[in-house]
This record gives sequence, structure tokens and C-alpha cells, in this order.
Amino acid sequence: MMMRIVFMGTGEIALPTLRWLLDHAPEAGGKLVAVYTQPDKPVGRHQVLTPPEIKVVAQASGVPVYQPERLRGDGRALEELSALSPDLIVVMAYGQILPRAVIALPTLCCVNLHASLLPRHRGASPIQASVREGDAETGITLMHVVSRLDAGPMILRRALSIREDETGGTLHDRLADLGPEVMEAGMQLFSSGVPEGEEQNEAMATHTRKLTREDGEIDWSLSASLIERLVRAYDPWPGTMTSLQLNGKLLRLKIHPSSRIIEGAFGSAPGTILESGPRLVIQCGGNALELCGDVQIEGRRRMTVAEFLRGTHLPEGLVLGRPTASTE
RNA sequence: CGCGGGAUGGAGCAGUCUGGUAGCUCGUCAGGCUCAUAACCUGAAGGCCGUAGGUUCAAAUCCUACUCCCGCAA
Repeated sequence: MMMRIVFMGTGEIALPTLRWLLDHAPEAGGKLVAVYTQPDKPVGRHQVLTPPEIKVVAQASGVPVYQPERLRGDGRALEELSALSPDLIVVMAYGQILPRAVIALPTLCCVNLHASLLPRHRGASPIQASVREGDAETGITLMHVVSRLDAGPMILRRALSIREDETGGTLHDRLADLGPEVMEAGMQLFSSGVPEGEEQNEAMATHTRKLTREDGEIDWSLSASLIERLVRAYDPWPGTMTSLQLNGKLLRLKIHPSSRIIEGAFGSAPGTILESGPRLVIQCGGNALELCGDVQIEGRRRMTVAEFLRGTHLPEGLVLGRPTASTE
């Protein structure tokens, strides 16, 4: 008797796991009967209605796709899901909080793959958080879904060490590739019933909220080491940026990895440009930071610091950041 | 048609409002200086100013359309 599996996911991090289920679920005693993903959304510069990649992949394999706006409180959507009579629901980066009725629906269980080593970094941005906090390692946790977010008993975990030059993007991809391994190990357990999970240590739990563009605004009064990690953690999303007062215009400047900490007390106001050629060095709250990666002024192409400085004369002593923080 | 910025020698930019020798910082090439150098000095090459029309005695500059790039927004 094949386990009937329903997969719920939206984020690209779920793609390898979805592909594994499409290709290997039968060998593991299961059958993917449906995929749930968020509705198509207008995306990009022209606001073109675009389906999540998850949907495209699922449909290409002939698996039915469901895209309810909100599962919570939508009676018809719940009936639809119920009619699929799932034995197992697998959730990964779906983007919706599941109502109790859904959690209780499968005959076996409802599980979630989360991109951290729980109970650390529960919530919406665990990958960025682990780089930002300077964690030595992170991973994927497979756990039971409970009504409290990411708080369910843990079934199994796989760890990855975080590299020196890790960015949110590279870590995202490495964690995504870890998904199938976790899924495969999980399927082994499910084949012999509902695996018992290890309760999370609530005292150790930390939470990460969904990030917005504003989170990428650099506060130059923070330490150089924290800003260095922020630049890596928030690449490519939400990105890090600062403001630049130049020729009477306030410009946005995006900062891409990487950067290097310059030790020493320079004593200038945070955000002050200490050197603007050939290096670009900015005063932080403690120490200073040399920007080594690409930068991008609004409306312009992304370019190296050297290219940027050639065309834009940046006076040393100029202070980056919101003009409200003026020290004059 | 969601809002906005941009396209100028190989790179990054100024010049566009107020039409009238194509400019800056680099790079490249040649020569010089130096024990030496990504340093410095001298010189040179390299541009149908995104494309197509229009206005004008005259268009990088004004008008129209189009193409491509980017920021916001998601």
C-alpha cells in the first residue's frame, strides 16, 4: 500500500526536495498525489503574473497543483485537501501557517523541513540569521508540524558548516541540496509508522522574522564585523544598502559581498568615508570596513568598487547613511 | 501599459535644462625617468554620442517612436 503524499512548498529551497519526491517517492513506498503552493503573483519590473517554480516543476511531471490563497478558514480548500486523503503531508517553505485541521488530516503525520538546526532560528529567515549571527554551522531539521511555528518535535537533523565567505545565497543553495537527503532518511522512518520526535528545548529557541528591504539598510554605528556578516547574510535578499548625498541628490547605493574588516580606531563618525581610492574604506561603530565586492548605484549597473570610484568622485570625509544622522 | 533612473572611445562618468571645436578619471600602445614599481613625466591611437525618424543654417543636446540595461515595487 503506497503512502499518499501531499507536498506543500513555495520557496526555491524546496525544489530539490520536490524533485526527489517526484523521482524517488515510489522506491520509498510513497506516491506524490498533489502539490500545494502559493498563488501566482505579479513579479518583476513589469509585474507579470508568474507561477512559483514549484508549480512549474510539479505540472511538468503531471502532478496536480493546488494554490489556495489561504488554507486557514477556506472550507472548500480544506475539503479538496481532505478528498486527496493524504497519509503524509510534507511542508517546506510553503509560506502559510497551517490550520489545525490540516495538521490533523493525514493518517500518518504532517512534517516540515526547516532550514536551521532547531530550536535555533525558528521562523521565516533562518538562513540569513545563521550567517548574520556568525554561526559555525546550520542545517536542515525534519520535524512534526504543531500549531506553534517551527516548535514541533524533531525527527532528524542534518548539519552543514558555514564557510568564511558564505552568503545567504550560497548557503540557501547548499541547504536546498541537503533537503533530499533529509527527505530520504525521513521516508525510511515513515515506512514503519509515525516516528517519535525529540522535543525541542524551549529555552534555546530563537526566532527570525520575515525580512524586508529596510532590514538591508546599513547602520554604520554597528561593529565592522557585524556589518561584514550582514553584507554576506543578506545577499542576494534583501541586499544591503546605504544612502549617499552627492551633487545635491540622495542616491541609494547597494553593497554586495565581500568586505574586509580594517582594525583600528579612526575616530570618525560612523559612515564616514576614510579612503576613496584605490580602496573604499568606511568607518563603522568599531573598526572600519573595506568594501571589496561590487557596488551599485540606483539606476546604474552593478560594478566593482574600482569602476565605481573612477566615474564617481567620492570626497573622503563624506558620511554615508540617512541624512537625518548628520553630524554637522 | 505599476513608479522612476540610464545608454557618450576598451571601463566608469561629465556634458543635455540655456543647440554651435567631444571632456574627465582610468585602461591600451610608444617613449622617458627609476635599482625598481599597480609610482611619476611626455606623446599617440581609439567615439556614425543606443536605433530609426523629425525640427533647425546647425542636434550628444529639442520632438516622436523603438530596443536594451538598472533601481523601486513583488
